[in-house]
Amino acid sequence: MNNNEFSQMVYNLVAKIPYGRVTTYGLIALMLGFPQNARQVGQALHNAPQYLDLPCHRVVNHSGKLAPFWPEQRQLLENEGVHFNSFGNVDMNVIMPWIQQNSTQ
DNA sequence: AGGTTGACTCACC
DNA sequence: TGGTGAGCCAACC
Repeated sequence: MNNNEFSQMVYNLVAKIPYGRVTTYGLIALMLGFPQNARQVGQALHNAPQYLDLPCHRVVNHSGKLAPFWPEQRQLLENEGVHFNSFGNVDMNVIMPWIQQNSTQ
């Protein structure tokens, strides 16, 4: 288990986020079995190569705040029908583990 | 080796 | 709701 594999797992999981659904770094880390590595999830996404076409705009922090340095992220999510509250954060009701309903595959 | 930083999270207040 | 401090772990001087 090296760091490259961890990133690989992150990419694999992020790629499965359904349209219009949002999750958090900590949740991803949790599903991967590394609840302490939420920050590494962020780093992995930060370093994610663009050719992977990851929907990393669907990943926010636990308070629903979007990634810094990336103003367009909000617009991308709104295009998918993700509801934002008056604080400019993602509504918490779309932040949840979606792995269950995906498990048929 | 030691200090700082960060696309994080939680407990407290 | 929001600020702060403390854990946390990997990356970068």
